[in-house]
Amino acid sequence: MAGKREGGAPPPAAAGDARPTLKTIAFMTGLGVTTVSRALKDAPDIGEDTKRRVQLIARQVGYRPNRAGVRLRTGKTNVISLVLNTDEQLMGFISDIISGVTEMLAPTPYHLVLTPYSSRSDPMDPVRYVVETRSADGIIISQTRPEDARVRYMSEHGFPFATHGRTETGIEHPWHDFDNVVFARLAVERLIARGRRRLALLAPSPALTYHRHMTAGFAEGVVEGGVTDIPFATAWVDQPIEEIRRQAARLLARQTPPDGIVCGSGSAAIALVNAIEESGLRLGRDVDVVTKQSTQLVRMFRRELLVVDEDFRLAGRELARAVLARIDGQAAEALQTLAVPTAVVGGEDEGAVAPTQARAALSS
Amino acid sequence: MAGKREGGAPPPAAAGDARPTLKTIAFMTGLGVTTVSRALKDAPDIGEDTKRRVQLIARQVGYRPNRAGVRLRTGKTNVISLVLNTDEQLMGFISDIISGVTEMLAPTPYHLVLTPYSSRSDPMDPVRYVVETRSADGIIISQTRPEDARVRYMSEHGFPFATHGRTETGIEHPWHDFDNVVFARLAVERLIARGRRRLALLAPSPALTYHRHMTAGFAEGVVEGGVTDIPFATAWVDQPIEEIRRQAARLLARQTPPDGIVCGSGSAAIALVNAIEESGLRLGRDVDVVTKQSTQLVRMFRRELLVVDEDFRLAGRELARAVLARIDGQAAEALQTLAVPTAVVGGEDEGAVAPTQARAALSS
DNA sequence: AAGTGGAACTGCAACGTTGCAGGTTCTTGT
DNA sequence: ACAAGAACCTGCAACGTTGCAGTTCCACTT
Repeated sequence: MAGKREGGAPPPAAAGDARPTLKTIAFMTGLGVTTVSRALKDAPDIGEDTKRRVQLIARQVGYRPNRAGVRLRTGKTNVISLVLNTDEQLMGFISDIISGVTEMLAPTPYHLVLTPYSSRSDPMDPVRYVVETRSADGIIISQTRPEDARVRYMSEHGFPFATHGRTETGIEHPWHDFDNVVFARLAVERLIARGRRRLALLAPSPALTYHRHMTAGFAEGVVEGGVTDIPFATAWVDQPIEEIRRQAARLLARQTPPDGIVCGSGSAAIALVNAIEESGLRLGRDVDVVTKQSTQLVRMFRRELLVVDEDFRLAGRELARAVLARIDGQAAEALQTLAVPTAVVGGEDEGAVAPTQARAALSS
Repeated sequence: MAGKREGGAPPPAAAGDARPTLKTIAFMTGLGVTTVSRALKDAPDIGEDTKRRVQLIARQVGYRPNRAGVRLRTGKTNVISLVLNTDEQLMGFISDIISGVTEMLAPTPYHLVLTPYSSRSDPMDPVRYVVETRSADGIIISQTRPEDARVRYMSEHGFPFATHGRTETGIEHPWHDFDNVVFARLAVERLIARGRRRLALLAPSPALTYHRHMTAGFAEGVVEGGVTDIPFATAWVDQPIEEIRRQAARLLARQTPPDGIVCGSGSAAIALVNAIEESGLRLGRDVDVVTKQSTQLVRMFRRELLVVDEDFRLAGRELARAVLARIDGQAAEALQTLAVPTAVVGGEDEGAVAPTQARAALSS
């Protein structure tokens, strides 16, 4: 078994600083390059002690497979691409997702590549680029639309991906989403419980899937509670903060302004409150606002704000988990998770425990 | 004169969906692979019309060099690694830097890879990993320390990098920094102009280089203005927000509390204001706070806050520009930029124009 | 003694690219 | 007419890895 053998090749470079390759280990062990390769991946046709010997030496010399070599040979990139719009920054939003994703990727050989696009260009471009050049093994996208062309494209090309937000394409794909129907219902119920009767909703852009969820939940709550829906369809949470402030000011100057507002994002809520106070109204007395928050800072802004926590870090983790599983060949249907909010924090039950989110698996 | 020549190789794969390589173009043009390669990089020993012909076809078929091939052959990765600490998120901080970096990289062939580390592990690990495995052409790091081991390491290994923040290693390296000396001086001057006489500073952790800058600027201002320095060395802006609030509450409960505070970060300022208001004091009447802000949201939080804008997006752009130039072989000394704040916004000159930052080149 | 079968190991080729060291024409000078 | 040189183009080899198709050797069967 494995007698020492002087290979024909000369010692691969001096002991220098060149990092070890399979060839180096092959030379050190007196084995062939192929054997070393197979021994390192624990192939069944390599002797047990040979494997141990090779693995020991590999560890000793700090061998790490050359990514370019693997990639060229196998096509496997060990890269996840996070595609995101970099010109609108929804506060800590992006960084939390990134944290979650990297946390999940840390113990794997995967790297995270950021693939940005600007609103001025086609959101499809970065996706097409990654798929065409096969520069990643999987993609994560956000800001999904009901008929999302990117989802269709990746799906048709059999490219693994996960989305932050659902679609209505009819395509089964991995996603993670926050339950905005429940959020809006909880928010409306809480406002009603606090005696509010004229409610408005500051929703996301109608182009995005979750616009529908939030407006549906809001509408349900309003109907069941028998209160008035004050239309506020001129502003969306993804608009510039100044614009939101202007629109909110106009809303509050109407003859019948709302006395309760449901708001889809923390930063929008800050603009909202600014407008409220400039209109001479007082938050918590004249108007209540329920908003989503992804950081405790929103609540620090005004103690009177009623908040529902959305955990983007969790989203990042779930999305990473989903793409990896998808790359691994798991069924898309099993990779869909929904974060369901359970309570509104602030207001009367101030003493109550701050609840966080539950995680539920759905089969769409 | 490029006569048509039927090469020995068979048509490389069917017309299928395989993406074109040099071989594909070589077959189409009837040229050799080497010629095509050289023609695409505009080498001098290739005929003008051949070059045009090759480039035309390459564009037609949407040729893109295979990154793994190039990387394996040349060692060039076309990757910039952004090394960051992912468990403390200073608001939009990170995402703004990322936006700036990606903006700068967009027109280049470079990809951005995020290389995270947690506070629990050695900050040196990710840097060592990237350098050892040569998985990027350049590195960007932040949170520099006076004697930064990472800077020393990369410098010794001749690895291109740029840092967000300076060091006191004596090593000439590319950096971008915000002038915290000037910031603190401006802040103190403004507080004095508003009649404040007992000033405190909420600075960054003493481990970081810019702690020295900020405390130095603060001290200068205090001495020149002949006012009192109220020591507040128990809290740093990079502590958890709740901890800052606690420490600030204690500060304000002292026999001689400050009537003016200079704060090194927007989110810390929010905690500060919370503590101020809970102590029964009023911002702008009993105490003034000057803080850095990287997003307009801080100012929306309390109109009474006095702010100095710090543009992290600019920082991202500068850092990217610096690493790229460094990779390109430019001297480190020429790649050092300082963003100097020019004014404090808010308070009496409310009507004045909000100034942004100037960019100055320094030779350390 | 010849044949079979399995365990353990091997070299070759290829992924796409580029540096290198030639080639092959054609033009120019003598 | 012929050497020298310019202008263009080319194979080959190698970067590090792995799939494939062997090869070697030994134990065991017939």
